[in-house]
Amino acid sequence: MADPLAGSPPDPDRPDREAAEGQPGGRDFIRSIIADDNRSGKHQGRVQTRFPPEPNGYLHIGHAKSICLNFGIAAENPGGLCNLRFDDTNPIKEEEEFVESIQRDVRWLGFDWGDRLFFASDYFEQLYEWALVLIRKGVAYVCDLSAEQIREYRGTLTEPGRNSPYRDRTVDENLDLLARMRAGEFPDGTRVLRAKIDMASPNLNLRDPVMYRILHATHHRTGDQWCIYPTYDYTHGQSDSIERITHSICTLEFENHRPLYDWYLDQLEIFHPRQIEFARLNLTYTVMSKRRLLQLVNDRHVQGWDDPRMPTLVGLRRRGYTPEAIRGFCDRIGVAKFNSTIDMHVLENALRDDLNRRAPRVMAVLRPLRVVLENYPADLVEELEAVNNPEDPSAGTRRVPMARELYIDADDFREDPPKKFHRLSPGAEVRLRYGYIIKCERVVKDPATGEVVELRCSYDPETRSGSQSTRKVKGTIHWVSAAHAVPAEVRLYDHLFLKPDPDQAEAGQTYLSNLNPDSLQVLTGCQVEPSLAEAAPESRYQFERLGYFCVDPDTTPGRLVFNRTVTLRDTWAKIEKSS
RNA sequence: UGGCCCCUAGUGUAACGGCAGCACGACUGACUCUGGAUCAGUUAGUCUAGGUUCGAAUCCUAGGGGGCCAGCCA
Repeated sequence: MADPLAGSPPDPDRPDREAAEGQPGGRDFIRSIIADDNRSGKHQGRVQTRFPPEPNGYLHIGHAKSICLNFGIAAENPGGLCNLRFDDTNPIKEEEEFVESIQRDVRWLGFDWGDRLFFASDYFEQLYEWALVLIRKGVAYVCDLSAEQIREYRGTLTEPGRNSPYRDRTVDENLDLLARMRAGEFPDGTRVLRAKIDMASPNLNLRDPVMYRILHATHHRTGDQWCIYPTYDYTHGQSDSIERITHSICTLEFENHRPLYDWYLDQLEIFHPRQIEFARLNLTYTVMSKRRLLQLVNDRHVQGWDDPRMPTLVGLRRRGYTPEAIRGFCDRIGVAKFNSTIDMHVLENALRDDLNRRAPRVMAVLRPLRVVLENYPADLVEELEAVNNPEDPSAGTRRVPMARELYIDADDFREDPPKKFHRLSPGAEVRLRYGYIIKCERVVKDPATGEVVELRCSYDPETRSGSQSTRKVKGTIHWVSAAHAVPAEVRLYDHLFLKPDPDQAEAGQTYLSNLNPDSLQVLTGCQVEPSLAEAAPESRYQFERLGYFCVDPDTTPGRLVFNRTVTLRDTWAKIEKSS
């Protein structure tokens, strides 16, 4: 079966709210700034953004917010462009694997950077030339202080720093030393190149920040060509400048660095992008920092970067999330400078919205309970017509086989039903979805354990779906034919953490103490309708009344494995819980 | 005990000195062969105190609360 919900590019006709609201500023403060710049002709109407990840880990839902913002803004503006640039200035942490996974993930999300794939490492030579310029201007110097000494000289948040004894070296001496640093004459950590700004600045980033450090490490792209590497702070602003980025959008923690980026750009007298900071995404019941995600993977709290419980894009993808749902979520949460935390249910509802419209419906029984229809002919098999998607008539119908022996979900039977329970119980009636009304006549129990093992029921032949029958019953349940159903494994997921804020841990404990021990529940012996036998990995379905499920890549020809992506909204669960 | 930034219904987010709005949630009800979806309705807010102004969520001052910064990480 073909994947009915493969990722597709963003709909170019997607109405952007700017038009919808008739607002000149539009939608969020960043778009307002850009609209203002367009009106004033600041960049002759040119809009160019960039998404600048470091290739040292997998992308997560927080990155998706940034990707949707940067690529989204480019798409909304005539001629707008968004570059993909890897900020690969630290060879020790970066790997080709991540360069590839990041590109896969951005593409999967539905965005395209055309021929504008860039690497900060492509600018190493230019950055070096600019370092020479700054030395010649007398605003950069080689410093022989150790890392520890530099820290001491930097001062503290409340006390000014002290000038390095190497601060007043001559231009020639600095030029010579930097050349020799580059030539590999000095061991790691023995010297750095620093900007000469202000050791008393209240902004610590301006206290003679390091521009280059000696690192005899092999870079994933430049190999052993360099043994000195520019710091991120010395690289980022100029990389944006080289790419003629008009609006350099980044997260709040870089706000304090903006004066430094401005300083480099002004000293160098090169194109000056405007940096705008926004609040990064926080989500309840999960963690988002690369450090923690890495720890969850390395310490085997999850099964890998693509574990369906992870907030990584590969994890969400394997869980069954669609690119459209993630984009819809990013649209919905807005962009601001307030440090907020979004409820996980907002993400889940964005998913339900998308899947509801598009996911084909099927029937599947997670915890099978055998039902025998005593008055149904033993050799009869009927083909019942079932609607594939009530939200989308063009999805058509399919045939579902029905016979004397069925499975229903154990949850749909209660021997001693609570009030308002509209499902099966001794003597009660329900409708089988697309089939007949049945009545529970008798309960068969295991004499040893007392466990209910089978229901003996009767069916009313006059009540077949589509017939003239006017009989109504309160409940409709899903089912499969025992003889035709296909066995499957189903993996149920819950929040990775027990608390909305996993950092809210007991004294002496870390966020790891809040890990949810039941975040994964594996159900074997599930029974799904036969149309699912050939379902392809990643294809997504609604199991009626249960939720959305997708085929896990662990699926092999003889073994179907589904992930529960998200449950349906469950009003009954709410009623039962509150009483 | 320094500097920068932030604070609007439960959660997010608009309102650019002029009617505090939207989304999601929650709660009602309608409809329903998915206790789904859909539809209708209800709920609830400008951190505090001063000031400027005809008029303040918006500007100013002070206070409160929160975030970031002392990597040769990004």
